[in-house]
Amino acid sequence: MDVRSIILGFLMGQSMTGYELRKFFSLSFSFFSGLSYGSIYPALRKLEAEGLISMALQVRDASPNRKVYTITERGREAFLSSIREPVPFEHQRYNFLMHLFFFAHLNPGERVGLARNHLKSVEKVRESLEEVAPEVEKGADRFQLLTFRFGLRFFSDLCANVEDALRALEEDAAATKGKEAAKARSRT
Amino acid sequence: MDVRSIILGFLMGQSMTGYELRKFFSLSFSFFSGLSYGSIYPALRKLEAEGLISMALQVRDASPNRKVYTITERGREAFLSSIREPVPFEHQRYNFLMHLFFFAHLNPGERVGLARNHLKSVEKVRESLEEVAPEVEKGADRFQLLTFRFGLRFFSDLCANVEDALRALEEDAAATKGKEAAKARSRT
DNA sequence: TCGATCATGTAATTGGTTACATGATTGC
DNA sequence: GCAATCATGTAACCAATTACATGATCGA
Repeated sequence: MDVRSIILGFLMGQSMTGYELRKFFSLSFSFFSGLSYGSIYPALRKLEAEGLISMALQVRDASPNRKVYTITERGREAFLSSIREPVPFEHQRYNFLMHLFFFAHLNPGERVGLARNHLKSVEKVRESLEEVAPEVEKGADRFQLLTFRFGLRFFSDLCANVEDALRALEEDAAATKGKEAAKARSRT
Repeated sequence: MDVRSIILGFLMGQSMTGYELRKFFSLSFSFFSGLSYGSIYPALRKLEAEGLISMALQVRDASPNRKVYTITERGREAFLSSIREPVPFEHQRYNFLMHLFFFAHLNPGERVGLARNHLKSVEKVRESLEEVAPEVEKGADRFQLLTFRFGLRFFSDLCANVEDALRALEEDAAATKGKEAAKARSRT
């Protein structure tokens, strides 16, 4: 699902400006990446040129002008046909796994450090997700709730997975240390 | 971690051709996307130009010539410093969740259909992962094993998550049907 | 007065993918 | 004889991000 369909999806519910779209998106989809203006504004222009959305300029003398976009009938059709498309799983790179794959080239301390660090960053995402939960759930329908809970569980699972990997690396490091200590003792 | 570091990582273990790199990658990282020649070959040229790898042309009269790449000392240093970089979690879009978010616009049957379909495609990935397990684990070191098991668990968790979402959608659909049946009865 | 928020946009860059182009060898 | 595998590469395209550019208003 690309920016275009996401924009159409939000406009199915209500008319909005590009600025508002971005806010909505960052909140609702805070467990994936946000959308930047650099992709939203060009997409809005294109969608308008294609007649899938229409624009109404709101001139205001106090605040900056706004361009309020509304989905058209053709836009609704386009959105519905895009959301009905099958959703194959698209695997994407997970950076930490790439690193882990090559961990043989690091020493035990470095491995544990990187894994711990990564765990923290995953936990941070989960926590921030839990933080915004009340606000997200306020305006959410049944399926948006389902989506959000899916996201929460996804991150809980991921944390547990990283934790276990970290534990394995820690045991490894402890064993190495133990061996070194034994070696040191045998030298005396 | 981009193509460059991945290539360097593989060449840390042994010298290889671009063709072999791709095979190695698709096998080892079959749970993320593969790498295409369109990204490997240009990367190899660039790495060579930068002196991080060196090339030896293997002329063979029977089979096509091969360009065997070997990592240089500078390449080893570059790889080590790249793998030591902290690995923040980068959230990426998960298409099915985007769809689920907008499921209110579909009817119950369509929702269940899409979810079921998606579950199948995730299960297929998990199964194919389990299939290649013996081959992957054969040549794998401790950390590559850890990586692989991480991947397996990631997909098991994901399947369970999708299954639960599907179950919720199915109950929903059943309830809707029930209501409609009741309505139909009340009309007679 | 200073930072946050509102509001819109462009240009350069990134990091790839897909399709195209070529051609020999090996096994069934 | 035909498909799969070995082997290398380019060109066009894609979908986004980052950084830049601008400027007003509002609250502490």
